[in-house]
Amino acid sequence: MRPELQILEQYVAENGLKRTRQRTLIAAQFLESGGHLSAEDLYAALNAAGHRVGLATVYRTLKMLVDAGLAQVRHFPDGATRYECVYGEPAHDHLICVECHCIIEIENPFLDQLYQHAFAAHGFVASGHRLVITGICSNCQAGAASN
Amino acid sequence: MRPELQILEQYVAENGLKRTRQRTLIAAQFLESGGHLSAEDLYAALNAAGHRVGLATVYRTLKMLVDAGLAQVRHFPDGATRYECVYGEPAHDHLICVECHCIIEIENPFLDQLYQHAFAAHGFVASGHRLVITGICSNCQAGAASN
DNA sequence: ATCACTGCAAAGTCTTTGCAACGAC
DNA sequence: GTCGTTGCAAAGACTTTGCAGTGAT
Repeated sequence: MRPELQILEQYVAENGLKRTRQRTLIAAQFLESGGHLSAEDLYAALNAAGHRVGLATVYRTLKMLVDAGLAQVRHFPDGATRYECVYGEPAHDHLICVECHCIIEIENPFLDQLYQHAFAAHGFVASGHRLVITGICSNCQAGAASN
Repeated sequence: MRPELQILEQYVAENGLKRTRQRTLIAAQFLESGGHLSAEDLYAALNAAGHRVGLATVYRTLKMLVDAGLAQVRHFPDGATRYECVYGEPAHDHLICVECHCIIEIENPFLDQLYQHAFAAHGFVASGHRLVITGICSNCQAGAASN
């Protein structure tokens, strides 16, 4: 079993919650897909797979995953809200292609310097961040050449 | 007159639009406040100042300002949508204090390197970005010490 | 048996749109 | 006078909540 699911079971147990079919399904699907999903996406994926769950339950479960420290909410520049896996993941940022809307994860080697800069310039003690870079992915550059 | 308002007039003229009381009011208030306002904020500010405008008009005008290149939409991590002045502004990023929710603008000296890194690592040609750093501002650090 | 969970539908928020009256040109 | 604009209210997208029935322990 995925270590994330164990964490979830522990969270459920410790909080007097219950281990239900829906929660397991939603969590499994979410983890499986690697995050970057909206509630609607998850709902569609589950129902397409023949698993009947209500949209409200998806929302509720995602919120629970956030509380359990397994997921995080992300508001993307297009205004969409997506959830992302955070368990054991190194902090990372996102490249978003304006052509195909794909999302690429990227590590930011300048983070520490950036945080230090924020402190040096404004006395701001950084604890987290969110970076999205928009542009054209390598695929779409290739595609554009042949269009 | 603010150069931004001239740009707006030019945009309006060039597109067969009309120069109305509401547009001028909304744009003036928006520019005055330096951006970082939600539509609702602007609406409230205008009505508090005794200027009667409809909320829908605020939304419509903000959209127009974006088209005119004077404003940009920002989706902040708390899920709020705010508009920001962009005319003649150097590209900048944001520090957001999790205590007092103040927003500090900051320049990012690592941008070029970051863009180059995105290209080197993923062949991604960056055209823009959005960075928000969360943490505690200097004021709140001081405040926390005395609480 | 208890008490949390689910699904649905209703209610909320935020934003956009339709429409008749209005105002700029 | 024409045609874009406004304000309102209705409609939409997305998310949350109330409630009665269901299911885990």
